[in-house]
Amino acid sequence: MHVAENRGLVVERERAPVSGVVTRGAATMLGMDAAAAPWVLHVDLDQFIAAVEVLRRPELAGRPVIVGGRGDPTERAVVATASYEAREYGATSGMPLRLAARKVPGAVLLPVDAAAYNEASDGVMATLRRLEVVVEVLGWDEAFLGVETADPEAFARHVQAAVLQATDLHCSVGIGDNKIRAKIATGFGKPRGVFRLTRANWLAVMGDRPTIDLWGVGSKVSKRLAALDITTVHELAAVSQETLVGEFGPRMGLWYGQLGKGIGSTTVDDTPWVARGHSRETTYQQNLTRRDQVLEAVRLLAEQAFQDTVAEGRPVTRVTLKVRYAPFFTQSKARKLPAPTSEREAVVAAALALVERLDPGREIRLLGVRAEMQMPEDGDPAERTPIRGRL
DNA sequence: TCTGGGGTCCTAGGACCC
DNA sequence: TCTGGGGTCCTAGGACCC
Repeated sequence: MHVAENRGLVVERERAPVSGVVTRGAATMLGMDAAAAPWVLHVDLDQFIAAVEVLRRPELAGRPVIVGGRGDPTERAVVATASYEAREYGATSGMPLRLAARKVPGAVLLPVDAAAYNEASDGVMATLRRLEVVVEVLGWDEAFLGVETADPEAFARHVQAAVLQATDLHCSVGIGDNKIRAKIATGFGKPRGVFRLTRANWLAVMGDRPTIDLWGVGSKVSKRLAALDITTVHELAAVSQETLVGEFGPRMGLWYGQLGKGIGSTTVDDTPWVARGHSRETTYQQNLTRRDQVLEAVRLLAEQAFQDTVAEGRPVTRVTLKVRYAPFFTQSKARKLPAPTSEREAVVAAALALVERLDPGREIRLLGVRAEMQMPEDGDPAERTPIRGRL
């Protein structure tokens, strides 16, 4: 596989070589001496969404701020971010807004304002790029940096100061010898701190922790691991590859084994990200019960999803209809289009056709339509785009 | 307590072909 | 009549992340 030249920075190859990576050294900001070595830094803004809200309403500083949905705790919605003050009372991301509002006395509830966070995020990422390091954006409030320095802690402090000066936002920085360790290190640095996690201290820091603390291990996988008598990171690191492959398959089994040892990619790649698709989904405040309601809702979502693909200028190849029945049971139905199309009506028709596969007897609380687009590499393997997400 | 919205990637199994 | 083994494509669904 070919990755665009002059795009990545390989820090170290601990065991398995990273597949087909072309590298260059990143510009060095600090510690520019003979001992300079490559590092991965993970930058994560502290309580990003709440912090952005407080910036434009300084009177909210120090108050328990909860951002989610339309800011109305009587609606079906969840918490996007709770400020540290609100977290003291037990409010966390992903919690139903209604519950969070009940837990936190005097909570300030605010609606999600995506445009504001996008703008703040752009400011942060622009600041990071001005440091002349390789910047791989992970989301609104996160990025990996590839940097060569003799003193990664000093560089991390330098990053924090630059971001604070340019945006008034605080961040934490994880330092690692690969992405996995840098990412997990950040959690130990929060808030406003710096933490280093490498092969040298991996097991000392993570060994006794539960596997769910690993990035990429969630509740289901941690339970399946527990059924194999694997509960800690140390135990995961020690278990045989065959055991994991037998349980999780050739790719995931290998992946979880490496994760236990803290082994991961060392390539920071700033190639612009190419979306695979776009989806629109809505949770209805009242469940849908009638077929005409469902058809109208799917049409609207399909048109929105299609519109999102138009901006990319790539034809739609596949349409997926997602449905959440009450009570809380999710299904998806997919259909590959006979040929890639940029016709709005073809995409809408494909989505509407999938409605026929739904269970007509059940109430629907959520519908979503996803439109997948033709990838550049579909025509030319040499133009293959690096995949974002897995480390 | 009662669970949003936007994504990505992986696996199992069926259909079909040779 | 009943049947192998391998490959590819497709759909459904699972799992995870921010």
